[in-house]
Amino acid sequence: MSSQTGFDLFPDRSVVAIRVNGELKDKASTVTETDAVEPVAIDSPDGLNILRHSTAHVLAQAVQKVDPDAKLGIGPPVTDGFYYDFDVAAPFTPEDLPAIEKEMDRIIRSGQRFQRRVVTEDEARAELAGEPYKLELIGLKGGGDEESVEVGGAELTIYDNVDREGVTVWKDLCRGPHVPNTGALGAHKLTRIAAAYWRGSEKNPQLQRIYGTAWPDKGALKAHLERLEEAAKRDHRKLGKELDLFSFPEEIGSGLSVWHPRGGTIRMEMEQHARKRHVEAGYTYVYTPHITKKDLFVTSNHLVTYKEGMFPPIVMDEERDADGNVTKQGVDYYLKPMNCPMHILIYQERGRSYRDLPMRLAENGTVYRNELSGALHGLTRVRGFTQDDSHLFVTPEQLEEETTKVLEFVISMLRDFGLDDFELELSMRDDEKTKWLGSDEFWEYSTNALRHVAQASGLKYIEVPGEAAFYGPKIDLKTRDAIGRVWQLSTVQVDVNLPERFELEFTDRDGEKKRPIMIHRALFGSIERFFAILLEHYAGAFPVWLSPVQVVGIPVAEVYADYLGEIVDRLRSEGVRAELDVSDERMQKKIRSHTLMKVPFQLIAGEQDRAAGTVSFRFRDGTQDNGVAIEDAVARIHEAIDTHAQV
RNA sequence: GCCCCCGUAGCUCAGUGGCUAGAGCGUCUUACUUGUAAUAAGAGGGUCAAGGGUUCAAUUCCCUUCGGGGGCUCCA
Repeated sequence: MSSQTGFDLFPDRSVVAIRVNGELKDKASTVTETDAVEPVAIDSPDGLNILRHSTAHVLAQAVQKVDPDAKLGIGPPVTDGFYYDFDVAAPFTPEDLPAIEKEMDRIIRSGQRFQRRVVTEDEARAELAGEPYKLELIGLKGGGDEESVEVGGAELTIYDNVDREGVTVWKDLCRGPHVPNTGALGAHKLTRIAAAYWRGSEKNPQLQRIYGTAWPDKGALKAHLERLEEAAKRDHRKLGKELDLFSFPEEIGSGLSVWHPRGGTIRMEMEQHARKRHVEAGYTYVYTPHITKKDLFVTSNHLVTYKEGMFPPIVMDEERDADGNVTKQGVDYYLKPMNCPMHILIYQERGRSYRDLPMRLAENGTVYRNELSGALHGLTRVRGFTQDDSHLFVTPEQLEEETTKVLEFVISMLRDFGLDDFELELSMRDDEKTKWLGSDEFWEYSTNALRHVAQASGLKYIEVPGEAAFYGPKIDLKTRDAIGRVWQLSTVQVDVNLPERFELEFTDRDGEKKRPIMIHRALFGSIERFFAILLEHYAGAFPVWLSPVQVVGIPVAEVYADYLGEIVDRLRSEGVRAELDVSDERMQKKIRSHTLMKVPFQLIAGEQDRAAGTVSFRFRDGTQDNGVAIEDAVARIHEAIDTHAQV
């Protein structure tokens, strides 16, 4: 019986590794006739990871060539690319990258083989004596997810980079697999520099991380870079400024937004639509204050579990004597980081019966969270934001049915906003005993309920053990936007903790007092963040119903302003956001400005249209529809608004 | 919060250890009244983020603070 390698079985160079009995291995591995062997192509998900991880090795080798004192951290593949962490005397600067890139190119051209070698722990320690972080990893063998790239296998392995003369020029502790040689690597580009804590903990030293992107060929790399450019073009922070939608005045503070008239109009339209649908679905709106005495968050336990996310307290009514001794105890007030405790107080305001349930409270509640300054990002990560928050109080029997309704409601609402590519993530508890609150029965029951809901939705869904909140399982809904990015939006969480802490009750039909279950539901999550996502999804060209200005009238010359003005006035009286541009500019200039501001309908009229009793459309994409009868034009505009159409 | 980078007119950006800091767009004024992406001329607009230091002299060099960007961490 002869043994073969992956090279014998798959001579095709685009096969960079093999899968043997389900396990990824180097192409040079030997297999027997009884093994199930599959090729791993460079453009498959596994192949791309191998390509990127191998490119990370080349980066590390290049960095150590340029700076022999650089100590290695880890270098795994990530979405679209890879990174490698280094401990270096001075942080990298952007000027360092060209030299590193050049060295990487040289390494790749030199045609090194990636050669796997099994070592004992003692051998590894001896060989890597100069790499303190690698030594630490050896001690952690079989550890966490990221480290597993280095040492996750059953045995310790080192990958040698061997040049054409057979000389080992570099090596790294690594589980592999790798591409056979640097010739198999495609196109790469180093993208940015950052600091990152060793093994992801703030308590550890900070290493310098270099990120890169890598693809099977130049075309794929180019396409990726173009996608990045497209994403940058529709960055909501840029569009927010260009379209005059919102800003973050320094005087107010970072992470605190103000909404300009145009942005405010879009937001108002979003909120109005959502309100209407909530009311139709049996929710009632409540209003609660922005601050509260300390005790509420003591009872809810947020001052223990969420304290570092809260703004420091406002101390009220404290009095002191001349010596500074407190003579009258003050009261601490906190800005609310969550709405739930206040909604619970509304539930508790009187005794509740099973007849009151399910009780669906909704609020656009503005909350304040003391986010780390470095974590802030445009409207997606802020310190003050408004949750479209709902809390549903249900009996255990109602849980599954109500959760189903909630999920259907969420999906249907998101569709109203033009999103239609969803997937679900069911977060469950894991086997770790102490972490989770509530009985086994509760977890089993509620997790099953959510699972049924997820299955019934027909959407793609995955289950992630260990990701649940400590008080119950949850379903998160993710959506894919127009350029393929995935955002987590809605979340539906089952909670027995707060009902317990606040001793919530309802009287059941048998006269017994029982405890309701709470469902926390955020639909948009944060209105600010959802707005940002929509803004990027549409690249600023909102569907007509959301557009701040829906129609702008542009007379060919001043004398036609009256004729067009009548049409614009009529639209306004019918609730359309229509304006007439009577400024001194040329019509061409007006068309340009309003197109840049992404107004969906430009109505143009001159002598021809006035004489015929018609009007001419011009759209954002430059297309036209001339000589449309006024009645038809008006009907067309209304229809686009009513159907939430994109034009 | 931590590491790196950055902050000049409303916006996008030039520029300088020295004299009055510039451009384009936007704004205002005037003239022109035009059929599908920029009419022309003129005017106004700056404590060069703020505070401190070095210097004969600081927007420029240094420090601190504030703000922004890319990451880490965290998360809606």
